[in-house]
Amino acid sequence: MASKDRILRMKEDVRCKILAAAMQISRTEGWQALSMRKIADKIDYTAPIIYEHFANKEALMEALAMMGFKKLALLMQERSQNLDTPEEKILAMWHAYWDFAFAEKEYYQLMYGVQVNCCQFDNKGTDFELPAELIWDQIEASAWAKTKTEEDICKIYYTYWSVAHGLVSINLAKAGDINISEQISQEVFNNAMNAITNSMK
Amino acid sequence: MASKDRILRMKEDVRCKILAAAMQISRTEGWQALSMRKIADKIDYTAPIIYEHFANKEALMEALAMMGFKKLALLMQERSQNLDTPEEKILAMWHAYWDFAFAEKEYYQLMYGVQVNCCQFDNKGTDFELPAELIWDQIEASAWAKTKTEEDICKIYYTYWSVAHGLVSINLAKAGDINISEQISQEVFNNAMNAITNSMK
DNA sequence: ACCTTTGCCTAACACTGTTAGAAAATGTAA
DNA sequence: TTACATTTTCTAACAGTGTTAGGCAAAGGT
Repeated sequence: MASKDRILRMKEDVRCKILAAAMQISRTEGWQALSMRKIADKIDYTAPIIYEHFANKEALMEALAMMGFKKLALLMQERSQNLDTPEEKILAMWHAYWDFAFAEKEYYQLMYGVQVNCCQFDNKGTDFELPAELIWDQIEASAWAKTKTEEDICKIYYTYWSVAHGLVSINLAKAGDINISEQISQEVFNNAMNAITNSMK
Repeated sequence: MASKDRILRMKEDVRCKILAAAMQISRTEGWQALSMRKIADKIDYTAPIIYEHFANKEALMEALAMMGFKKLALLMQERSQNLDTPEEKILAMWHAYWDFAFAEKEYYQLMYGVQVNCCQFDNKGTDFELPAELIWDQIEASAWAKTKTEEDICKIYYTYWSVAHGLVSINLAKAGDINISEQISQEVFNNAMNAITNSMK
C-alpha cells in the first residue's frame, strides 16, 4: 500500500510545518510571543493537532533545539573540514559557533537558555553534545593533548566555551542602549580564542 | 500629622513584602512559577493591590533585579576594600561575582537573563552598571592602564566578564545530568581570571 | 451495508496578567 | 453624630495561555 506511505509522509509534513511555523513566529515576535494557537493558525489547523506530534510545548521546543544543535554541528564541520591542523580546525569551529549565534539568534537562545527557559536535555543521546564533541575531538587530536589528562582537555574546552558563550549571551541579552560595539566584541573574541589556543603549546 | 508618615511607612512595608514574597516563590519554585496571584496570596491580599506599587509584572521583576545589582555591588565592595593593589581588588571582586551567582542564583538569573526573560534596562541611571563600574575603576587605577586607551580597558573588562558570565550561566542553565564538576569549574575560573590579570602587566 | 479507525475540531478547564468598577473603610467637616 | 469625600481593597471580568475530553465526519476494511 503506497497510500500508507503517502499518509505517513503527510503526517511528517505537518510535523515539519509546525516546527517551521514555530521558528517563524519566534523570529518575528520572539520566543515569549510563541503560542500553540498561533502556530496552529499559521498552518491552518487548530491547536490540539500539535499534540499529536509533540507531547507538549516543551517537547516542541526541545525538538527545535535539537535541530539547532544539528545545524550548528554541520556548520562547524563545513568550516573546519578543509583545514589541516587541529588548532586551525578548533579556531574555525569556534568562529562558526560565533557566527551561528548571531545569524540564528533564536536557535541559540533556545539551545543555551539565553532569556528563554525551556529544555533540560536530561536524557542522554540528545544532540546537545554534538558541537562539543567536534571540538573535543580536535583538542584531543592536537600535539598538546599527548601529555595531558582528560581533565586538562576538559578545562581547555570549558575555557573556550565560557568565553564564547559568555560574550554571545551578553550580546544577545543586552538592551537597545547598552551597546558593546560589534567591533570590540569581535576583537575580544578573537584575542581570547587565540590566547587559549596559544596556551595549548 | 505623624499618621501620614505611618501610613506611608505601611505602604512602603507592603511594597517590601511584595518583593520578598516574589523572591521566596522564585527561590522555592523558580521564576517560571511566579504569578501575581501567588504573590498576593502569600501576603494575604488580592492580586490587584500589587498594581498600586508596580506598573506590571515586568516592573516588579525589574525592581528585584535592581536590588540584585545593589546586593552584588555591596558584596564586591566588602570583599575588596581591605586589599591594597588594584589587581588584588579586581580578583576579589570577580570572586565575589562568582560566589554571588551561585549563592543568589535567582537574583543572578533575573539580572543577566539566564533562562528568564525579563527586564531590558533601557533607561540609563539604573543600577545595572553598578558592579561594572566598580571593576572598571580598578582597571583604570592599575599601572597597566596608564599606557592604554579606553578601548583597551573596555576590552579587558569584557574579557573578564565574558568568562565569568559564560561559566556561571553554563552552570546555572545545565541540566541535572550534564554536570561539570564544581572543582573543574572553579579551576577554569581561577586560571582564567589570573591569566587575564597577568595579561595586564 | 456495516463497523472501525483516523483526523480534526469544538468546548471546556485551570491557569495567566491586567483592568474597571463596586464596596468597604477611613478621614474630614459641619 | 451626621454628611460627604477620599482612600484602600476586593470582586468580577476580559483576553490570553497550555492542555485535555468528547464528538463529528470522512475514510478504510470487510
